[in-house]
Amino acid sequence: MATSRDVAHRAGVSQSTVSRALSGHPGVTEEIRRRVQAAARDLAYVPNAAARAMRTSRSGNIGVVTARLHNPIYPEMLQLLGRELRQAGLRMIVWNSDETDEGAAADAARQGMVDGIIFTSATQASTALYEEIAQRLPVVLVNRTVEGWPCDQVESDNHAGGRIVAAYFRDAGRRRIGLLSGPLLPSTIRNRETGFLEGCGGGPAPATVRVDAFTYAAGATGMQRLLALADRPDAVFCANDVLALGARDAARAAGIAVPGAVWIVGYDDIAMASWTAFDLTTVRQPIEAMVQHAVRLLRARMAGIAAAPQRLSLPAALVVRASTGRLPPSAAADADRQLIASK
Amino acid sequence: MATSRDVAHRAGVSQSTVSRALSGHPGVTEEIRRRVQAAARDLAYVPNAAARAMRTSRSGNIGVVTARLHNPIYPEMLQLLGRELRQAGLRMIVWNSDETDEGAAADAARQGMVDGIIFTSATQASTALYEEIAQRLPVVLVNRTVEGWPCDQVESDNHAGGRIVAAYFRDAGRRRIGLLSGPLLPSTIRNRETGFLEGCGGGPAPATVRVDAFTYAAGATGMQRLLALADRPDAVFCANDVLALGARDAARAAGIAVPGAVWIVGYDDIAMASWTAFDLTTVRQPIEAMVQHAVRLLRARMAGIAAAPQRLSLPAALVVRASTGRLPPSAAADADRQLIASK
DNA sequence: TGCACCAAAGAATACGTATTCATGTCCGTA
DNA sequence: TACGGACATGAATACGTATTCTTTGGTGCA
Repeated sequence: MATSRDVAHRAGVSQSTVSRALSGHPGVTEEIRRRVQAAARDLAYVPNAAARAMRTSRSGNIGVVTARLHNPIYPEMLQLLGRELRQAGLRMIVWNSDETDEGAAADAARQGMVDGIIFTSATQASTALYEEIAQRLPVVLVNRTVEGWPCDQVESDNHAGGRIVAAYFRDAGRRRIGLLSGPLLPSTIRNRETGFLEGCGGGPAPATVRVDAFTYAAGATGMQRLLALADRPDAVFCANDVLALGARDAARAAGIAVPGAVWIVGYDDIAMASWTAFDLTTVRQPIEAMVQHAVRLLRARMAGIAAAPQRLSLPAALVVRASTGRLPPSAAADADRQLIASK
Repeated sequence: MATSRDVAHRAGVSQSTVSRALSGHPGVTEEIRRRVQAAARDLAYVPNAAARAMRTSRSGNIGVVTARLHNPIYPEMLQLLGRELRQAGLRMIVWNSDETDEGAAADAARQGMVDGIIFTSATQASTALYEEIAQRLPVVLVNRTVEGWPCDQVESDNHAGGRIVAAYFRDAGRRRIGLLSGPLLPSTIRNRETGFLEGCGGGPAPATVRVDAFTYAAGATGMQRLLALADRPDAVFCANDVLALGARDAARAAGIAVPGAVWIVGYDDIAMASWTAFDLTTVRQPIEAMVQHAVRLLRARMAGIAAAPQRLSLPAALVVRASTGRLPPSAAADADRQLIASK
């Protein structure tokens, strides 16, 4: 592998001139620049990343801490993040915090291996990790928020999302409401739930079942518990789509028609939600916009902007499908508005 | 951030001694080592990754080129790769080759930003990229193979997997066989297909429908075409699970019972295949073992082992579920054997 | 006692780049 | 013609580590 010195030699100039010429520095004669570029091309020269990183103390790497890759929304986020970062000339290093390797992110931060970190699945539980990292590097949260972490945070409005579902149920005349949710650690879940409960404010309190994982199997189990209630729900809001799919299948398996006897609504609009086998009514988050904002904020911090931490909350939108049967007019109007707002 | 020189100063030794003491070099007095370690701890010293990379020309980063993150098998592979690499003290940099950024991998290779590269979704189509990278770095393929790339390759035996499905159909007395497949570029698909066709050798040639993408929607479309045939199949092998799920739903939607009127078999055993709504018979690949072998081979290359390129083919196993109805005895025995063999 | 040898630690260096500092040239103006 | 200044380029340096080269001090043997 050729070095900038080799290029310099071939072009008949000094190493510093090569550096200047190739980095578009002003004050380099056009003729010299051409000669250097030609020599660089001939030698297939590419600046060494490690040397450049050492000199500039910038690696061009961004760490992304993710989790729950079995929930398709996270791979989707990862893909969008990868694209967005690459367009900004940055590389993506991925850590999965399901494994016991959260420490790997902190290590990389300490070693200067990354210039910034994006969390997609932050919770209060990893506050130690956050503090460890944030004192050295810019940190941005996307998807979830955590109180008490003074960093930029981008989410969608899960609270409003929950309220929209409650309003949809109410307007459709559903009275026996169920809530199927999971652990409350993620802010997304907490906010969806409080928004939903708040939206149900006028009527009777929803029957709530809390399962211990956000999996298909847990969703099925939870639904069985709801269906066993004396006052069986006629509409169930599930805290995310994976739960909702499990819930729907459990209902069908129990001979309870969906949407005939019970409506089911999920959250996230993962690809599967639109599959004809499920055709699940759900709430869609503007993931792409969230990711774009997150990368934008991170880059601003990396550039040294020292503003107060920002918290962005983007609108979510109800997507009505067959798991809630026909669309009552008022709800239809609502959903349309929401869909348009989310564009 | 403290440097090794700071540690040296605090411990009252030279910088070189610090380096030796912390890297477990022999020939350092126990007392000195202790003093250095104490100083390093006090200063929260961590070696700078860029400097170390420059000095050793080793970055500790491995690039992973993936694709089709909408097919859950790839996130799964990614997760396993991340875990395996981390256990080896390596970081994972991810590129998604669906986007137009294959070049990013080559760039990183040229810049010395990674020590090796793993492809999970290689095809003949990216031969230029491969050649670009392979002349500088060790490359390992996992999941797919490509003729003419002289590098280590780890796959599961897709050919045998296809044969197993054909044998299963034959033993169960299925005679009107369908094959629902997609683009032939990936070796996985080609091998599954040829194995399957070979296995069908005795009987009539399967009706084949080829769709243009490995998506749920394409699977549904393809199934509609198969069902419209004069001689409608009573068993369909789909080249992967996502296609199979689409196919199953299209059949149901058309009022064709699964498995009553038509059997459906997929490939990959993604998480969804075992969901009760689908309960799909499929072929399982030993992904975890494949990933472990891939990382092992890559590390051997990185250590400078100069053996001939190795090609590993691990056994796949039929997993029988409800989409093929009751299990005929002989097939049951086969499946059991296969399942045991894959452990 | 003197000398050769070994172990342990310090001093010096190289990795490849970006940047600061030094040098020389050319041009315009007094 | 002389001089100051702008400008283009070369020389030197720093980044932080791992490693090679030197030095020092101690030990064993003759």
